[in-house]
Amino acid sequence: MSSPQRSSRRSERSRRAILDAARELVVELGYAKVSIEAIATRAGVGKQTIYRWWPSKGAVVFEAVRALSENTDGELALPDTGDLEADLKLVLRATAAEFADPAFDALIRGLTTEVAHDPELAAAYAEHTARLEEAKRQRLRSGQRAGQLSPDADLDVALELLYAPLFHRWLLRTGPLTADYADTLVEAVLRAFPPPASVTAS
Amino acid sequence: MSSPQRSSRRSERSRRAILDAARELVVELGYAKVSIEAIATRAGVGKQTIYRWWPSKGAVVFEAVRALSENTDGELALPDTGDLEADLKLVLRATAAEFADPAFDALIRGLTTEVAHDPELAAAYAEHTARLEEAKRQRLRSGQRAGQLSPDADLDVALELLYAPLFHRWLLRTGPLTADYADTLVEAVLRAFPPPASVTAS
Amino acid sequence: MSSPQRSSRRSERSRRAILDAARELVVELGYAKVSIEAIATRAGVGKQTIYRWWPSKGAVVFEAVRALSENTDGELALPDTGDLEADLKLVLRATAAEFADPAFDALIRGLTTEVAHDPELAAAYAEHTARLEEAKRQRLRSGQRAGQLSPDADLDVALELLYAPLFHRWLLRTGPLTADYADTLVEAVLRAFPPPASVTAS
Amino acid sequence: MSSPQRSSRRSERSRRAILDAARELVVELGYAKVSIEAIATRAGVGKQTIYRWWPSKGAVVFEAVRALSENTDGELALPDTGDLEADLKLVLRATAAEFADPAFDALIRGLTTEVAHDPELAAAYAEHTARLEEAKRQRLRSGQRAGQLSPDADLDVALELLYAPLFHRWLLRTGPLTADYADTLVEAVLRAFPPPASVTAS
DNA sequence: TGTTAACCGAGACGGTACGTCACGTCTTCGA
DNA sequence: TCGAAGACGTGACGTACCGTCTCGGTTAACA
Repeated sequence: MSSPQRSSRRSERSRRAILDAARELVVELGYAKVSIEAIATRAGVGKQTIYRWWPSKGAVVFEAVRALSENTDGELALPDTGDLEADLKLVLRATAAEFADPAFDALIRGLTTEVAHDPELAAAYAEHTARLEEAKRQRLRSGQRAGQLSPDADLDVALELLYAPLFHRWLLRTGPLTADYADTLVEAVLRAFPPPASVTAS
Repeated sequence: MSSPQRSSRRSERSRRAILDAARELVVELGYAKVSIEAIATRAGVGKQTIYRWWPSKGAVVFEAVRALSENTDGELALPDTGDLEADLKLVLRATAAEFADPAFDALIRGLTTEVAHDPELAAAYAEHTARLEEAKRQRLRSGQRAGQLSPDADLDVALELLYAPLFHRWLLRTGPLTADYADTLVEAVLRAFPPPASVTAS
Repeated sequence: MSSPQRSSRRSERSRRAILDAARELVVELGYAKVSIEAIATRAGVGKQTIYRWWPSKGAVVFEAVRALSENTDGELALPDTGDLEADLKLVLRATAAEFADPAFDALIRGLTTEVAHDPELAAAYAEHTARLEEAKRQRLRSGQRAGQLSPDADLDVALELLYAPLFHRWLLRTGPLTADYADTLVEAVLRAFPPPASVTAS
Repeated sequence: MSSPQRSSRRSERSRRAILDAARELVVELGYAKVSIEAIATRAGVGKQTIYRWWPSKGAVVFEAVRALSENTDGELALPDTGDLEADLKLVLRATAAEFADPAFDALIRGLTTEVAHDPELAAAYAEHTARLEEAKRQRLRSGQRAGQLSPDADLDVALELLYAPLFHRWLLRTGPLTADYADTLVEAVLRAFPPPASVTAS
């Protein structure tokens, strides 16, 4: 509806070539070894065409990553089978699997460290992940309504407890990202925010 | 007795000057804008003297950071007042405060992102943090013995659940690092690994 | 019409600044102590701009020297008063005087030793001196026609006999480069290639 | 009688190793690419041992070259068969042949350009060649006495006329150094300084 | 014959310059 | 008239050597 507006003059062909080249090069060489010049050369584009539309290498790679996830765009609802524990395990296992994919790793690792240093890029990144975060919160709220999670739970904290350990292990490579580990995290967090003892349980 | 061995020929004066210069420059300019040349110039040292002893900028900054913490060397035991919750809150609040210190932030942020990209540096970093990790585990074990933590708790996972959310908020600046937040994390993790119901609690 | 063609993109301003800086620095410091970096700095130019267009310091200095002599470009005819001996003495005395000029000495000495080591540069140098060599041969030929030089004389050898001793004295500083010395050489070479005894001389 | 005196402490073994290494490296790599460090390494010697005894790379190579010619030491008399022209041709042909030897070329070319830039080295070089020069002058004097050369000839100029063209061709590679060329030079110089018409020649 | 000082190898040191790479800006030219 | 092509000034890279300066370990003169 709105986003592909951009400038009327802008060459869509060049834009795609740049994003593709950026993504490929990051996967091939790792984020740090990719230069704007290399992206321009690979894309068959002048350097100025990159500088005209993006402020930094991080911004290009960020958009390249976002372009990937825009295919799976509309449907951001997480699975809701009624079993919160099962659903969360599914999601967290999927996240762990994503981190294990070398191509995804190269892209997202470079982007993450860039985000850690560049507040402006961090803002764009936050905006990008906001919808996904909200979807996760929704699933937790649904679990609260179903009596599977404490109604007092701070959902942001709960999400951080689920995601941050995975992220930490991945970023610093301090441990394996197995399905078991994902399950362990989900179980621990659910224990941390237990629903009130049910009256009907007698 | 052992660690200050190094090479007999090495100039301790130059080594200190380099580490000091590196630390100062990272705090002043931020990790990314510090160059080996600038470190060498500030330290009054030839570039080769840096390249001779360190493989990368990351390694220099890493050692500069380590040199800082080597003052508080021997005593790595965490507080153990008998109250696990209070002790953990103390430690986690201190960690949060550390992250809030701009000088520490600049140093450790650059180092962290470097560690994320350089497995060799990661290994050195892991070795450096191993003792602290073990001290934390010891405190949890002590809590288990005191009946304040589940004897079945996976202590590594417990530690990750305590530390990783703090780390994640700090690195990506996704939320404030308050004492309250530290307390919240401690409470959640203790709930996640509750001791068995005591018979004497009647 | 042709020579200032070069690349359409090339900055003439930078080119001139580089050649001027090179010439000045060689005269000030001597060829050996001049560095590409110093030329670039003096010229207010990036090092890459030098490396882009010249393969070596020698090539830069060579072009700087050539640029000097391109002012006195078109007229390469040597004096031809009809008196070969007088004309040659004039030329050789001028050459000796040139060698005695400190600025010329510094430039040409460095260039000469570079030419001695770099065959590629030597080729460029040979091409540059070819026209002057030909002009000298022409003057000798004119002398032969005038009956002032043996018609059988190998003109290249004659030129070498005139020029090489001067060059040798200059390069290795084995003797003074006086006008008398120039005259002595001319007289000796003319004796070495005497015209046939004139029939009209009786 | 005197030269192997040196310092009592000096290691003759190191001295020889350094001169040999220097000579080998110049032949292998060319003068310009040889460094003091490489000589020290090849010789299995500390850098300081070189700097202790020689002021410059040029001085080392100079002594290496001199050490070569010290084998053929005592006998510096040139051939004197009574036929000046034949004797000079022999000598000049030998000189041309020497220049054509690649090992000699590499050594002497580097040394020559160094001499051209370093007056102190030039003095040492001049001293070294003085005896040979004198021997050449002696042969010319002998030729004068034998009525094969003008008694008024300036012998230094005559020698320069013989040697300089060869040297010039060799240094700048402007022509072939053939036996014919050597002969041509000798003949020309003898024509330039003819003996007085003999009264007995009628 | 034992002492001791110069010389030795080794190589770290503060430096300078190398030649290359990439930065981000600016200019030219062809489609 | 836009964009590819790429030259420009800048600055950092990591390497090679410079000439100086310790280090211990021989080693040879002399006490």
